[in-house]
Amino acid sequence: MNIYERLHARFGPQRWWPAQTACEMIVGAVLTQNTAWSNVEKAIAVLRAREMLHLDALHRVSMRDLADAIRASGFFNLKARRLKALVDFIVVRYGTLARMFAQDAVTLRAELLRVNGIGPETADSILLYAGGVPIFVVDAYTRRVFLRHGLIQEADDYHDIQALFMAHLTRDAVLFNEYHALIVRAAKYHCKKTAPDCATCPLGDLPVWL
DNA sequence: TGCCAGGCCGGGT
DNA sequence: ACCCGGCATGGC
Repeated sequence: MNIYERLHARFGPQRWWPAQTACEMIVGAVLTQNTAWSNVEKAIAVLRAREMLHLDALHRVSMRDLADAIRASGFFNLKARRLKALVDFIVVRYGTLARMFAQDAVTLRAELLRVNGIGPETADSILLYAGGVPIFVVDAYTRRVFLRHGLIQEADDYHDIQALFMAHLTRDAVLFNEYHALIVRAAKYHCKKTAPDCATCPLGDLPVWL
């Protein structure tokens, strides 16, 4: 059994991203930057209650009202600007999310990375979880877990790690989706809370690739 | 009570 | 090319 199969056997399908719409997913991707998901949920609940969970609403709302709505997610002034920058880009360049995702993925990724506040993880999360593009998302958990298991090096950057996964896995958006979600699931709730000493590591003692 | 959370940017060496 | 401070709330 490879790592993915072990994680899947242990934790089952995760069904990420936890969002009802593509717009909500994109909002979550920005708000969760270096932030606990529980705080992001509160901010999204406020946005929903204020009927701001739509591209056009987010496009029109003032920076101050947006910052006020997302207060609970932390860094709210910064994130209001970043969210605005992203929404403005989408509305101006493509009009709708469906039209945006019709764009070639390589081109779109480069465009997203040019938006202020959108880095590799946020861009890839949007591509994979909102767009269904088969690209592997790397985050702090992925890095920590695979470093600990000796599968990557300290010096490896985001794209090194991403390239490693993508070189060993089938290019499948459903697989990448589940795999990333399982890594987060295992790191957050198993390694950290249930078994902080890693006594019953879900990856097993001898990790096997693919 | 302090530490941390699903990053990213900008300014300094 | 690195390195680092800043950004801020809520949960444990």
